[in-house]
Amino acid sequence: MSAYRDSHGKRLIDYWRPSVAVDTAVLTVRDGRLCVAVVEKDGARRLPGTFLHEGELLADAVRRSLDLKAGIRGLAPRQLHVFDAIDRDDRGRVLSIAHMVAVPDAVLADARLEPVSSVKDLKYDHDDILKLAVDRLRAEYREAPDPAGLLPDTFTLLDLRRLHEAVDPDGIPRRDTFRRLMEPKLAATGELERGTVGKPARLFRRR
Amino acid sequence: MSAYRDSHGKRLIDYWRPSVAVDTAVLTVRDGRLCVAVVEKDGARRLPGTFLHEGELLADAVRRSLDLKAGIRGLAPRQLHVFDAIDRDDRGRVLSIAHMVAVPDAVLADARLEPVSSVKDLKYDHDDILKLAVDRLRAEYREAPDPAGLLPDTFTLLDLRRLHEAVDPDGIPRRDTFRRLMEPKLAATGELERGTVGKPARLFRRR
DNA sequence: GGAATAGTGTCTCTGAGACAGTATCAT
DNA sequence: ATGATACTGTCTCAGAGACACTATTCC
Repeated sequence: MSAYRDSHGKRLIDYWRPSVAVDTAVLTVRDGRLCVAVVEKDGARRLPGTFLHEGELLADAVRRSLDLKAGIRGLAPRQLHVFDAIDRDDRGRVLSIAHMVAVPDAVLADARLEPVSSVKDLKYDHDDILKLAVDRLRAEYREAPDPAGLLPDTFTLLDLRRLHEAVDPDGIPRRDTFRRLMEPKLAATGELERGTVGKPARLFRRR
Repeated sequence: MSAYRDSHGKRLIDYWRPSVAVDTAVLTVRDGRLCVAVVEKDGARRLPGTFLHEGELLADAVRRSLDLKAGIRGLAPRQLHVFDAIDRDDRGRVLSIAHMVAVPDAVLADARLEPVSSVKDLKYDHDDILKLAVDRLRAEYREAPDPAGLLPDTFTLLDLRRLHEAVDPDGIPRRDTFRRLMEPKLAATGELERGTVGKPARLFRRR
């Protein structure tokens, strides 16, 4: 069963082993709505995922699956939870190590996106993974301005506010309170937005 | 490699599979100090753990390992993180799904306990698991009175304060502030502590 | 009464929230 | 000038923290 033996030929790891998959909720904001990348396979909708290969790190497996299935690259996926229900996969015992990552809209040009507010009936326990991912992203956006870097290099406070509103429509303070919370956590560029009506807004950068 | 085949004999899951272990930081407070249960095996100190068996849930594997190695029962372990470094175990590729659980001191009568402030040089990456577990426990104790239920059924506010101080010596407010934060989250029993010097303290219960 | 511990009235400080004002642009 | 949008001065309110005072027991 195991390939590992010590110098006397004694088996060191002689245990049953489960298949291990990584499944990832890839989140973005498009048209003011929080969306998730969904793949269709054998008539069922699910999150992109793959099985862990030999000699591969979990984060690398996640990147491989996303590159393969959606042409996405250069991400920093984060672990959420291990789903281990005995019958979660009808092909046998499969542990799913759920991950999440958030990326700018443009990166997902070719992917199939669905608004998280209306996604349901994903295969396996992928609805649960999505819920964990959204909760985590919202918690992060409550703490800091655009922690996932979804905005371009420079942006106005209105841009930032609209983004945060898309991530979590509730639980966002008023315009002035929002600015007072976020501005100390941003870097001012000293430049102004141009070509807009009204007083031009200052441009900020992440720190 | 795989035992799973469909009705036509086609292999459904034909992947390399890693060994999967669960390792658990069992925390408690003894003599006013936060401690962790440590086991010694082949001359190395480590957290209690085991390999996942066929048809077994992760939480059940955790309970089995603790029952076996320390006689501990009836716990509700929680997942922390999957450690997946390629060379973390010199016997081969082993994923470790780190867990934590906190239990009353008395339950660990037979276990070997070490204060977390001085524990180091545990085998594998168990120092990292312990750090995650302690951070998690401290975060929980900042939010609620004795969330892990380490105190007996009824207790005074001083008992509670001493416990929270043991879990996290820093970041604990003054006596009166502590009470104002905790009292709304407790249930009053209407009874008083007896046989102590000074004004008798009210007894509370968790909710 | 005195020592020891429990409990509280109240002041201050800080920060979130809300409102209404002022500032600066395009047209 | 006018309308539109960005920005801010300031009031209020709530909660954390600190201090000093009162309360109740044992000796």
